Amino acid sequence: MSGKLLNSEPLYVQLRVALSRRIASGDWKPGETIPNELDLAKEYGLSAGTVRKALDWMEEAKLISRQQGRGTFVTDPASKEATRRFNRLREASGAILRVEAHMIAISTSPASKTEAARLDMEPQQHVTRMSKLASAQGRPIMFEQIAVPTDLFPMLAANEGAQSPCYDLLEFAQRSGVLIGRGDERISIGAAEGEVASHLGVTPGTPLIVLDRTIRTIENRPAEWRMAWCNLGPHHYLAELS
Amino acid sequence: MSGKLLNSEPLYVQLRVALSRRIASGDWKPGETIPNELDLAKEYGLSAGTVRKALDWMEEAKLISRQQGRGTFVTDPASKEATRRFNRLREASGAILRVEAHMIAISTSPASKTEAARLDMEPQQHVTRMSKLASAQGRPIMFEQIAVPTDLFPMLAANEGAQSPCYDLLEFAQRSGVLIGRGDERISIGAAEGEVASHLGVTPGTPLIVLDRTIRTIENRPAEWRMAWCNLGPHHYLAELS
DNA sequence: AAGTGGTCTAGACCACGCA
DNA sequence: GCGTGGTCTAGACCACTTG
Repeated sequence: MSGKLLNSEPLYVQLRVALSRRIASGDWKPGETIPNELDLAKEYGLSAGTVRKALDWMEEAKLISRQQGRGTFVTDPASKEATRRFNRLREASGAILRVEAHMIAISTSPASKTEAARLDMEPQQHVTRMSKLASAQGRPIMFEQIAVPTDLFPMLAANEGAQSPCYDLLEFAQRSGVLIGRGDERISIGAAEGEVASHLGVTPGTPLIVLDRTIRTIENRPAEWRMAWCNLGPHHYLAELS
Repeated sequence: MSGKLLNSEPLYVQLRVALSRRIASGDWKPGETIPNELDLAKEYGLSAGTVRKALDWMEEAKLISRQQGRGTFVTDPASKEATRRFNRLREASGAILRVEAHMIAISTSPASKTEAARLDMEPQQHVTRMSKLASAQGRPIMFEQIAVPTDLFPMLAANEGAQSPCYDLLEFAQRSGVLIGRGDERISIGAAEGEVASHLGVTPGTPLIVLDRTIRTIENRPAEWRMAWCNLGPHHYLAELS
């Protein structure tokens, strides 16, 4: 009984923002149902159709999933589906490539010029950096360098010393009340050098696929910048076109 | 005054199929407007809301574009936007990489095993094959081998001998009444060899990005299979994640 | 049988483009 | 000022899941 929808945006936009915040804040927990469409309509003083349109968008943004006859559920970032959301690596058969990742290093300090540019931050603001190595069937596949704005994920910096489990964007985003939206990835070829070559166990000069990825929040703020060097072997990267 | 919508699919699905056919058949030409929402509703005996939902999908599928106050337009496959739809190559700056392509060869014969598998055809059916070379700023960038089901694009095979302008999927699809939907692209690394190396002007063994792409019709039938070998230089491939 | 999301209707009014 | 698409409403009925 408390929805305030006042400004000039369409009501369904205001509503989806309001509902998204309630998910981000933990008001509705992952895996739980949210109130049904009629109850939401009553609560916010809207018609069912308007609520429906807001939920359509949230479903498209993967914040919720709806099942006829059962209800509307908050997407669980720890679920298998969600984990695969940004994993575009595939086996030759087309099957999703399951990788095991482990953390190599983590640190926090002011953003470099490049990091500030990629993460749309002021240079004096802090970023938390991580290195990870991902393996498939015991073979190192991908070396990753990740940078995130520290203010978005305070838990990460706080955990720095601890026996942190491997960083996963979607998991930390959920725990920090950050809602993840879309991203893009620049793909090119590079040669293995130094640290990258040694972690991947290849001779310097070996050609690698280089991934340069930025993922944004649903408000379109950059939430993660990652550079990854991949020695895919028989595997490949799958891009979808529409 | 003639819409027949009878079967058990939702009306908005039947309607979008019906309207899509009218576009494919040339009933409404690219760049032209289609009747307004109220007129379509009357013609098919539906409510405006149902028509709207069908048009939403068609807009999402890039068959039409809507402009408030002006009308609803059939997407022109020859337009700049459409041409860029499946072009994921970008300059270092992020700008779309404009390439000039020219045809190297074209022929038609029964599908190979691989082609039949990729294009979901029977092996005895015919495919039309083309080779293209794409250049940017005069430098060869990408060598392409394309295969399409001949029955989908009869004009292509008919034009074989002629001074054919460079093949463009979207253009031929329009002329053949085929509506293009989505696609996917497998990305990996390969080494330049033989014909590929010579066309690209690189020494054999040079690492290249290999693109293996299938594009489907809106009915999800494969319409084009392409293998492309890219010597991108400072450029890159841009994938979008959602 | 009760409760959920999914479809469909018939209207009203608003925002925009154009003559 | 008129015609277009965009938003919003209030209600009906259907399809599916669960107890």
